[in-house]
Amino acid sequence: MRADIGGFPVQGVVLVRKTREEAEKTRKQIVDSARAVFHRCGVSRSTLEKIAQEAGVTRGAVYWHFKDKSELFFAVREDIFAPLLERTDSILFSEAYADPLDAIQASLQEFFRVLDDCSVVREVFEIMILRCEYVQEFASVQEEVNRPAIDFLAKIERMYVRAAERGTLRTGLDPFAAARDTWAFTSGLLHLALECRLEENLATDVATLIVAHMALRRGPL
Amino acid sequence: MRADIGGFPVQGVVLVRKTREEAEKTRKQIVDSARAVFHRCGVSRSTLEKIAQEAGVTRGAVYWHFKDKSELFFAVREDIFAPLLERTDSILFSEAYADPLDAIQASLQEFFRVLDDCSVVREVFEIMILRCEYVQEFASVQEEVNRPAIDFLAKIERMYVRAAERGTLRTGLDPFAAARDTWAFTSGLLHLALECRLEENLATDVATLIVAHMALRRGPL
DNA sequence: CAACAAACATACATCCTTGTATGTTTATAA
DNA sequence: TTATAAACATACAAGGATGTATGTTTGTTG
Repeated sequence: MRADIGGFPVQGVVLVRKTREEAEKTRKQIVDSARAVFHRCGVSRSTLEKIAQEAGVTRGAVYWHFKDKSELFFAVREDIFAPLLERTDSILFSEAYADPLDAIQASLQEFFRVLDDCSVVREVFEIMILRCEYVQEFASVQEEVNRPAIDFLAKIERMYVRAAERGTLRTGLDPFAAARDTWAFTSGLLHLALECRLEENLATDVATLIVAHMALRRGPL
Repeated sequence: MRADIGGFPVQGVVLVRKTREEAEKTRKQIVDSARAVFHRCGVSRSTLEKIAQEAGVTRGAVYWHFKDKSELFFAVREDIFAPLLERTDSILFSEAYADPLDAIQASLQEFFRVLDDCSVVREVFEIMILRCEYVQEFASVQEEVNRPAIDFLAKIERMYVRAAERGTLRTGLDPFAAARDTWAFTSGLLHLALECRLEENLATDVATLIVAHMALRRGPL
């Protein structure tokens, strides 16, 4: 039996035991396909058969790399979340900004810029917010999914406290109250941007919305 | 064949052709059961069999009252949404408040108070936000689901404009920018309240969060 | 009082989906 | 060079879920 025809691997032929890097490539292919199928069909209607087919493999390959669908889901999420979080955090805690409020603003703008520019990032957020049901085995996944949101509150609280210390926060403003307000604002902006599909309307305005939001709490006045 | 035993209706016996009000009662029973099962299992894993069983009827009854699952979903939503929207709108547009900002604040607080007090309301929101995948036949449902959010923006824009006219809005604040900020804030608050399950922590603080949010845009200063 | 239709229950056929068990190559270590 | 196990493909069993078709009562209308 030939393992490939014209250089293209085909199914229906057993050709296995690839090198480790080949296996890694297959794994990544499965994760990418899972993202596409999750986004197109929703998580629950995404069968492992569809995902395997889109990846050009069989369910056997999927079951080899992942225990079940929820583990695949987690991999899809990590693949995108980890680098994004690292990026926004590095801005938020950058020493380049004299005013902590500038760091918050830049970090938020970068987040929504990536969300707007990078389709795979947007796909993952749409999957997690609009195309996944958090029950049963996914109930535990939800906690992981929400952890960044919880952490985000703690982070901007620290920044707002710092801003208060440096006197750039409007006088009379409680930094913790300000942090919670920004927290809700950011979450809402994310959800509305995904849910309402405001095309160019909101997309271009998000930056100015963020500027306006931050301007309200800049001091000392 | 007896239609009931000891006053309790039983299955396995055909007893049908009830009066119209009896039929309405079973319909409502099905909607209530659907809400419970949707909330427990998620929409996609909620089979019509489970829903029928919980309602004490068979799938035949469900198919008689509703075309399919998505129509049932819509009924569950309307059952709760309509009265809630009417309630918050009546506060928002009430003549009792001299300051439009007070009306906005009261309306928001009432919304979150109901969300906190009324478990069925909370269940419906949790179903729609955390336990439903908006794809395929539910993609069209999503538009209906998001319409209140869109409408809400238009409503508070009007109120903020009114506040600007009456001079209760902080000078220099664009009413439309303020409206969008409050819009995102509200959406985020709703999502975070449901997602992060902040128990007593956030629940009691929501009211103060709203007050703090509105205080930032009260003028004239 | 007879016919009709509302309001369901039952039964049937079909199609997926998942999990696991079992092949089958081939890189790699001994 | 041979044995082992990685990296898959194939096959099998079983359990649902949906939609529809068809029964079966009984309130209601003429």
